[in-house]
Amino acid sequence: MSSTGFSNSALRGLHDGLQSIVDEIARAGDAPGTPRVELERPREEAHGDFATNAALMLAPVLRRNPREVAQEIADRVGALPGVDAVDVAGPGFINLRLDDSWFLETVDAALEAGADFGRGASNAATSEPILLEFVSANPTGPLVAASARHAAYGDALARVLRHAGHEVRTEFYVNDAGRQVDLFGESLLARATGGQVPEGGYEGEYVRDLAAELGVTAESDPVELGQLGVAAMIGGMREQLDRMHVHFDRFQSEKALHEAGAVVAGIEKLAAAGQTFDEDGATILRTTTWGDDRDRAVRRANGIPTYFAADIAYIDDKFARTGEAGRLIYVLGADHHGYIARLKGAAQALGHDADHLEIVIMQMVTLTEAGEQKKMSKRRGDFVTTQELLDRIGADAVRFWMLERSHDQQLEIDLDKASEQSDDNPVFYVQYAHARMCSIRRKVEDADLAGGDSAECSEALHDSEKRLVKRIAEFPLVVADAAERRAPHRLHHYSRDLASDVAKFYRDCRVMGDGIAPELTARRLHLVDATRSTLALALDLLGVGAPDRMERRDEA
RNA sequence: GCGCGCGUAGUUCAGGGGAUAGAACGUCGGCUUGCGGAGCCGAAGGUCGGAGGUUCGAUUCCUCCCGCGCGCACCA
Repeated sequence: MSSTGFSNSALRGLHDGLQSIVDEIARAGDAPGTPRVELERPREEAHGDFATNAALMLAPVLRRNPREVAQEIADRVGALPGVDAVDVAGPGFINLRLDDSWFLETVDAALEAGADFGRGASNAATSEPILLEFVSANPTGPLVAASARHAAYGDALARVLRHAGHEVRTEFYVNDAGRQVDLFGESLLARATGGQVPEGGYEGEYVRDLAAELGVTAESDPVELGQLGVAAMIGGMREQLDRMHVHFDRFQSEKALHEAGAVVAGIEKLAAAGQTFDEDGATILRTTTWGDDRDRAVRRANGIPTYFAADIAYIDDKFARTGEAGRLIYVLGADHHGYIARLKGAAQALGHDADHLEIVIMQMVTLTEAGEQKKMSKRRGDFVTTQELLDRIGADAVRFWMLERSHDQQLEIDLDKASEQSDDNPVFYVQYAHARMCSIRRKVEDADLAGGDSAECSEALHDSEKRLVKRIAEFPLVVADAAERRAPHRLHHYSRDLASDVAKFYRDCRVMGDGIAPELTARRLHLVDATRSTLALALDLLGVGAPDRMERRDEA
């Protein structure tokens, strides 16, 4: 039995208890197997604190009526610790109502776990060494706004995967080799000397600015300029990534792979393994063997390795560093989906397990301004940069915004709204909830009211307290889910839901002051602390700050 | 043409084999004694692109169609 992601959570005990009951009933009924049951929050709060589909899953394997099976499970679930009431509803749902002790224990558990709450929540008992590559933007221009999405996503995914128990290293692949670099150098020269930008070259305004900065003259060597230009662009990218608090463990230079002989070695390795053939003097890799549409050139007829050959060398290098048990994750743009088959093919041709090479395709970011969609062309120099986005709305808002949607969904950003409404960005709502929790603790301490004994508190929990606790209890599940599905946006939504629960708690439950007994203050302060800690964790996994206090918003 | 992704509220999108499909923004109507109102409560708004199929049950899985986006180099 693999219990999914309940670590550090009082939900785990409940789930384990439920699962053993189901297992026993399955065994007693000579069922061919036992289903893995789920515990979830019912849509309707009136249905209970948690619900399970156990009977709906178990009934088919027992070939019995779901309601009847539900009743049998329900009769036994009632005896589990923490369960206050059980009832069967609808087609066979089992709704659970938990007692106050369960809620209080859940708060304590979250508080005790602190920054480790939900850690190791992945159900993959085997923690994998993961090498996560993202952004890898072409260094022939500044970081465009779309790359900010890759940066926010990749970095958040790394954080989530680490929290879920994996060992993650992040990499940025620098395409600092090949014709595009020479073209960049030639473009710099042309822009500086009033010449014609070459076919396929770079025309953006930034090219002119950079040429001036580099002091380009008619005598400059375009090849050298290309290298200098790339170095400058990488420097600028790192600056912006830094502002976003995105740091890579490694920047892997493509040029370095060539210079180390790894690219040629890779081609020879494939040739020796009989994976290539010759065509008009070029060397072609049989990627179709592994499901690719067509075979791919790795060395041109003129003897120069292709870009793909460097990719291959890089794959081999990555596996050498992670070991064969490692997992390579690539975050690529939607315009790269054609790479999936060839990269996996290359991995297999090299003798690696293609299942350990995983590609996440990030859909496009579309930017609109004044009701018009912005064109995003790096070659023409027509684009919005990450720098501009950061200047307009700041790192926290950019990251939170970019992580609102699933990676397989296109993301639309209205630049006018993004700047005008930066104050209304949902990130502030969440940060405010965190700051408010901090503020309450400060107030209680200032008033010297923190000395009560919560164990002495006999007041029943308010629904708004329970709601908050249930949300906290779900956190480990959300982390596990986000990690397994490579979906950090789930934490974005979680943080907003938690903040919303905070607002309701704040409305309904006073922590201190008139008529609030010291024991109740203590009990609620526990919850405030656990909430603050969980909120801070969720924000941290998104790479967003959790301030102790917010700047007071000015009256308009 | 082939391939990949996506069609869910006015808009931008969550969700996902099961109980009345959710949020934000926008619209409309309410809420001042108090720990910070960047808030709270309510209303209107949906044949989950269309047609079949699998299933006790499909918005979710499968097939086809339509629409949108993106790819199909001995470029990088």
